[in-house]
Amino acid sequence: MARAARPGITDVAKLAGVSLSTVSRAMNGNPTVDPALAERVRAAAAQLGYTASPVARSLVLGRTQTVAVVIPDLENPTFQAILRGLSRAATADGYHVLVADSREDLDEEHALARATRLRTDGVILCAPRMSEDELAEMLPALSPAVVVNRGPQVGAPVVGADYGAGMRQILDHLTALGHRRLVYLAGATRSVTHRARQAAIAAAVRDGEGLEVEEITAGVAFDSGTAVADRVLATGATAVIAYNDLVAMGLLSALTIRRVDVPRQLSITGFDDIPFAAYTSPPLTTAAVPAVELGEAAWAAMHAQLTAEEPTPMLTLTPTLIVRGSTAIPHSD
Amino acid sequence: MARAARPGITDVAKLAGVSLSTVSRAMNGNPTVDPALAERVRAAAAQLGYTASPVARSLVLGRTQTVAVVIPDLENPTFQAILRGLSRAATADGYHVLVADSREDLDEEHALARATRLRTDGVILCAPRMSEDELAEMLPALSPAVVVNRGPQVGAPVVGADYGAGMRQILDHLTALGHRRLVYLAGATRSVTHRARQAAIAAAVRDGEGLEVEEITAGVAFDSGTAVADRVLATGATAVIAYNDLVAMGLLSALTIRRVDVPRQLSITGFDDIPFAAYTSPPLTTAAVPAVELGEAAWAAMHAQLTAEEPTPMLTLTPTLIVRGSTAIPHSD
DNA sequence: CTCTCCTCGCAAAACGTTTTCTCGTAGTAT
DNA sequence: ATACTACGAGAAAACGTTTTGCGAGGAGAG
Repeated sequence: MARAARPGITDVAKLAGVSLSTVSRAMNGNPTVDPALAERVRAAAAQLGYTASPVARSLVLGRTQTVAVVIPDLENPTFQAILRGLSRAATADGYHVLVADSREDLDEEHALARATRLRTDGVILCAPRMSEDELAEMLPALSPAVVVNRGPQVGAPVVGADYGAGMRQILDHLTALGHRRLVYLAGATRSVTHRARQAAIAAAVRDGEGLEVEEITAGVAFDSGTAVADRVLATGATAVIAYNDLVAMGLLSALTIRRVDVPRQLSITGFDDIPFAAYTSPPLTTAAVPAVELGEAAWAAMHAQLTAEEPTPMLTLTPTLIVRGSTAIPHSD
Repeated sequence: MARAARPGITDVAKLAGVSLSTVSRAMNGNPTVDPALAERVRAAAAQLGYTASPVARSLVLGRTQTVAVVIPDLENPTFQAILRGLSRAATADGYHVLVADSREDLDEEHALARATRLRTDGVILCAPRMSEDELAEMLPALSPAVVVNRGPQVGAPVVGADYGAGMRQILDHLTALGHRRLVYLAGATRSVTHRARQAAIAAAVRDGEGLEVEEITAGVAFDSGTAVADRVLATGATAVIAYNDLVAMGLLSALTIRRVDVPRQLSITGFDDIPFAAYTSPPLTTAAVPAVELGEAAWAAMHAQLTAEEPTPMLTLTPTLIVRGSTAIPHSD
């Protein structure tokens, strides 16, 4: 029978000929331990291949060095980028990341947030689908928490992108080109990011002379874009603002099949600047949401709470307009 | 001073008027406890909002209900898909997933695997970059572990895609179309998946009459494809087999700029069938690697080990050829 | 009426650490 | 030489559960 059990702190203590308290102190760099002794302990630990059990450590310390990220859909490129930025930033600070995919299910989102919080030091809610009220009610139990891409919240720092500003840039770009009749392909109509876009459009219509924007409810996925192609064409608009790049790409694909010339007959803009937005033909003009930076900022906000620094109340990153080939001066029939 | 502390098992015991052992038994569905009493305990727990501390539970039970996934690059669509399939399958079985991005760094990969294993019940190594020897040496310490997309291993079940079979399908497709002079754009030249492709090519060249395949080392990213465009054209080949979809898309993009007609002048194939492979123009002919299923299979293999079922020694999924618009009969000058 | 089995309470050990408290010893100052 | 200080290290408590052993009480069966 070989001893398969992982060595414990007592084994190290025995080998080094000291008490187990001393081992703990030595391993944690406690300065009250004699350097020579500490070295002897470390040598013994190394010889045994000892590493303190994180679980036992977590129990007594009350912290797990782990945070949870709850995401509505792991398939969404934006969430993937947020997760990537978050994960790498957290790892750099010596933290681990628990990822939970709620699959757009509200109950699941609730359950996952609660469940993961119990085994972590905090949870980052990524664009939570739950209502404002539910969120406000749940937040205290989750604290410390960080909310990404939602409106201002009480009880948790919020980091997000300014979708209104992004939309304004798109509108400015389009109107500067000379477009007056636009279509807005709405996506998640209950989301805050949709309302921000809508408000920006409303403001532009109010201020701009002769600007018309027709709203068509599409969806958030590629297929949503292909599905509304004919309706879009029927409007006679010269440019269409898609809810996001996926929808824009879907629309673009459907229009290519219909032999509609983009951008000469119709300009199209996306939103997000997902990895492949640059590689469509024509490449997509879009408002780039700094998703990776969003993830990093979310981690920074969480880290600040965990280390009891002054909390970041709210941080908003501004998307940048990226003009590519899918927009141009409107055609003059 | 409000009591902010989470209720403990003793609080529930006190409220329900039973001993703390009974609470534990009741909460864990131990059949030796009277159903009525169990219900009373559960009611008390619900009233207090009690949930057993997973950390304390993990310590005594010796399991965390969590597994770790170590991934070389969270930006890679294939790994994202594997993570997604894995995460959802694990969640369905009541497990949590710790994700670690090694950023293609070998030392980091080692460190992360070891570190995450300590706080989880097992680790899934996703296409580990470390050498065969290092892997074999590390695996015992990680057990239970699952390896994804590597050659057969001792000490851990392996799930993976049959890249050789995928390559054979591509070659068959291309030769059936009439192509004889091909270029293979090699990617990660040290990887097992590369060698599998190479072997399939070598076999085809040996068997096929008049088949020539020139190998050019490119890379694994979009830019690698754009970079070798001129060299590819200089070969005079009629079809090019890219290492993966990313490289194929990069090449396609560069060729479009050079006004090379794909597929009429040059056929291109990818590998993986990443989400956007269907949306390039022309859409990409590729060998679809069932990445989500790979993730699910990896979880199944892990779950089997955790529940002491008969372990899955090795599972190989076969890619399916997806013929789209980027391949055609070679042009006859 | 007694025997037995079932249910439950109680107490305590165990999981593997960190941390507080306490004590012994060595060094320093008088 | 003695007393006081300071420092290093050991013993024990604590973290919040699960689990085991044992005993008590009640109910049902013979």
